[in-house]
Amino acid sequence: MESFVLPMPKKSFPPAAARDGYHHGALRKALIDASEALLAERGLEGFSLREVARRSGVSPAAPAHHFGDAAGLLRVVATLAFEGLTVALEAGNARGKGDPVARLREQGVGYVGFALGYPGRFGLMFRPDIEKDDELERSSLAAFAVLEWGVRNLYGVSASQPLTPTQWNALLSLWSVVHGFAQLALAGNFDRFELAGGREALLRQVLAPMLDQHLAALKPAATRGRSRTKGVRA
Amino acid sequence: MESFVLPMPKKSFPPAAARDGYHHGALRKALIDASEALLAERGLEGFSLREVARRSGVSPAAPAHHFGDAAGLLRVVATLAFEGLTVALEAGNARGKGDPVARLREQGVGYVGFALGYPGRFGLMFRPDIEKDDELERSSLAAFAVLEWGVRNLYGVSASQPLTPTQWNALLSLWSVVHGFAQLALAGNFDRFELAGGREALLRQVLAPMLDQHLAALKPAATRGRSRTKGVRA
DNA sequence: TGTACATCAGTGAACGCGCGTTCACTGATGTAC
DNA sequence: TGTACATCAGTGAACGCGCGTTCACTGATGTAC
Repeated sequence: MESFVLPMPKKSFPPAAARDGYHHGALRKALIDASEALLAERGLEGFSLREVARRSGVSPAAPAHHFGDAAGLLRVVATLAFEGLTVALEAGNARGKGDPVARLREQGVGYVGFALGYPGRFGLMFRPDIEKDDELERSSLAAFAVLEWGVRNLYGVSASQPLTPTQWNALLSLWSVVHGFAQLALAGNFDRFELAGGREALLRQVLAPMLDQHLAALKPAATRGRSRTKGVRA
Repeated sequence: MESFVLPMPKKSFPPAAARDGYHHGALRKALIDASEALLAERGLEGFSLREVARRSGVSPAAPAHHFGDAAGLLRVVATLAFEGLTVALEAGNARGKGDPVARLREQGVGYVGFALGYPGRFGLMFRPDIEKDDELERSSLAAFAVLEWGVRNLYGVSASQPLTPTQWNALLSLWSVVHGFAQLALAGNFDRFELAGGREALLRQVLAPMLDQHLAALKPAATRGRSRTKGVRA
């Protein structure tokens, strides 16, 4: 499909990606990226559609063609954010190899790492005032499902069995602890630690040991006394 | 100081509290209350000084006499919020009587109860973008100190001794778990539980058992094997 | 006890600003024949 | 391969709005003598 040697195209030769009289080429993506950057810088109350358009080099009316209105754009950003969180959780799960505790610890590291790495996205995801459409609902449930799978795996509970109250508690407290840690870290409450390694050190020197300590408590009989049942699924 | 029987004041007799040609009487408090209500309803990005003035029945320029500008008002609200949180934590601590674990559990219940009871205040307290003055700094440290005292009490560590890494982890994870629980609850992520008792049930049927489970893990040698040392500080 | 005066706590009109959204439009791209 | 036309993705000017803050002002309250 690519002309490879002789005849140069007669007219302009800006590579398709960089052209700009064109239409824009990738305005949709540019608007999403600009939204995330703006949210990260100023939070939701500093967000404005006009500023997003400005940063994308486009007139204030342009975003309407892609997202309808401001709420539509934010809904798409939130949906992509949950998809990103799901990827981060699954990567953590894989990092933990076969060990159910390590899997959950790494999911937690993935959760907080996502929050610190994409504060703009993360700040948007858990807003009560953003009204969900089907896609957003689905993507948020998908992220939660990864966590739930990890807890089922820890206790050897198959997907068809209900969780016991104790197991529910474990799921909730794990979710709460990583969510709270992320929020507190983003709010600057851990700045006093002044860790040399920055973000990575916060995850590995503070969060990971804390989660290990937390998780050690949650697997009471699962790995201590009797041998564990085989992991659910796979 | 109060005239107690005979002579009625000659002119108008609205009781001082309800007068309104007066000056207003308690505008400062009215503005703070209105701010909290507005924050609870619409969050920080829905907050406006004019709306606060409107709800207080006063012209848009009036708040400037008491707080300088909008940031000044919010700073005062945040300071009061931390003072309220401190009271809630201390009340929890007292509810736990002599038992260090119960004290921390009740502190946690107090923390989340405060957040759910005053979402306007709570949402404001952990904003990175609010610049602190001395009073705000002091009030936030005071709240944290109550939590820290509870953890020291759990491990029998006096105020002059440093905490070990494990003890630090316990403090951090406790703070994270209650903070995250509160945030998730406020964001509506626990709505699916549809508890009959509402807020109280969420605290007592979900949060409290979860914290007990969590705390049981954090006091490894402290209460299980050897007898605990006497609590630090009375 | 009166009086003069300073200060305090409010009014209300006005400012300039950035916002979301609308509107008629235009030029580039894609498609049917 | 050309041509006619529809559609798509943008422009830029304009709208009405609510905002924070300023300004000169006013009337009530507190204080000195």
